[in-house]
Amino acid sequence: MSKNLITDFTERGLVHQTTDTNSLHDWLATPGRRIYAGFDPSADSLHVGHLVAIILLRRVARAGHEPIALIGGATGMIGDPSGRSEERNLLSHEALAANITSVGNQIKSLLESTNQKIHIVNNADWMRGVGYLEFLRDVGKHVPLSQMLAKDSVKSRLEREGGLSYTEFSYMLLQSWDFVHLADEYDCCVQIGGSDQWGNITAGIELGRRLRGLDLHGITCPLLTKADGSKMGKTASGAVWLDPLRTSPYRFYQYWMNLSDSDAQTCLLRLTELPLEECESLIREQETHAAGRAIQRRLAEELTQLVHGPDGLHTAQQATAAFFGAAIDNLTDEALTEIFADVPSQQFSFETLSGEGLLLVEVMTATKLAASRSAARRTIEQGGAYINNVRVSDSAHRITTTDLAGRTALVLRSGKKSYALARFE
RNA sequence: GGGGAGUUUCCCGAGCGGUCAAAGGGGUCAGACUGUAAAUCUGAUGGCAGUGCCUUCACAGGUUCGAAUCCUGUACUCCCCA
Repeated sequence: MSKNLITDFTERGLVHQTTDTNSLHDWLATPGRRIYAGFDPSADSLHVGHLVAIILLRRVARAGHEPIALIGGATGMIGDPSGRSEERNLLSHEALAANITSVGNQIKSLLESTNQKIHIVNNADWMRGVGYLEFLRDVGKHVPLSQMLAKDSVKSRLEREGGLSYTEFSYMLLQSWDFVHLADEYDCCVQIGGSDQWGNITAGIELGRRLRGLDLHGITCPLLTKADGSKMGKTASGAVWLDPLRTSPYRFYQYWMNLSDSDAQTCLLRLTELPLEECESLIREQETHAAGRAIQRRLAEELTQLVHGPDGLHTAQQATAAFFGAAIDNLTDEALTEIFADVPSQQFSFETLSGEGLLLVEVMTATKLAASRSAARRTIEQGGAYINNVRVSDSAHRITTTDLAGRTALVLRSGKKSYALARFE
């Protein structure tokens, strides 16, 4: 990992804009440099969208530098207007405190495995004691309004109906001050972030120059988007989270498995730590041997391993093997429960199976596989319903004990990819 | 303050007294073809105990055998003139 960081980022398509490259190169030539990226504690978990920043910091570490992850405990009180079309709702102090803790833990575990020195800081720690008047005199005085107004994030919001509040407008000052503070305390001269952060980063650089005569730098990476223009990490049912309680390892794994070829290629380069040569050979393999889905599989493995560890990867792979395999038959309840741990499950009483049995439509709605009985009937009639991976085409089908895969459970499927486990006890 | 236009099912958008659960498109879901891809094609898309019943066309009333469609009032949105 002696390769220069900038070269490394560039090769992987991780660079969108940078400040003067020559001085960046020079500064980074010395190992052990400190580089920071910020994270907003706006939810209690990071999601796929944050992954790029995490990966950037990991690459920083692997290049022999020290990453600083800044958690915006102070800035989170305000809300960053960048890339936002509307004013944010303020979080309660309690919610914010909880988010800071859980996001901090996630970042820690994601960066720790680099075995490098890492720093996790919270800007509330240095902002808390700063008074308003003091801040206006020390910081605000040095920021020209014309520059603030010229930022895209501000301009676009001013042109909109809702405008933006003074509070969000001031956000930039706080982030600028963070950068200067980290330069003071940690000799951190580079800030990295998504391309939407360019305005905030350059504001910090400017402040450092005016206030201290510092030569600060910034690198932004392109925002991850899919070929169709939509945001990476968004599904119809919401964001793909890193917290296993919000998005199970299986779903997480499947998200990457389902990417289109071109999206998967970009992600392979930008989000994994596989050597460039290996990425290229995977891409070549995909071209000649598309059915293997080599890129998607490798991408899913790498990222699930990173985020959920070996155990999470194992269950995700097990579930995948069961789901996309043949009919499910003669499995013990223990095996079923373990494999389908990730999948929504629903309990029914065993008695419902006796006699006529229980309507399949009923079970499909109860497990949320279908939105209503009508929808369930439709799915069945169109050939999209499966019990234990065997298609059922009779919408009046009743489930009885003969349908069970194990002693007390069976697996329902709707369409290609949605599963649910029904247990009868 | 005055004048005009509008508010339809997830979204856009037709409808102008019965044949309207409401055209068309988008989205979504399912099927075919594939590679758990893309593109394409097909079907479905308010609910339910499914040739029927119930709830929906901003809200509240009214006219009518019958209203998303007509009238009155209320709320919100947009445009024009002051």
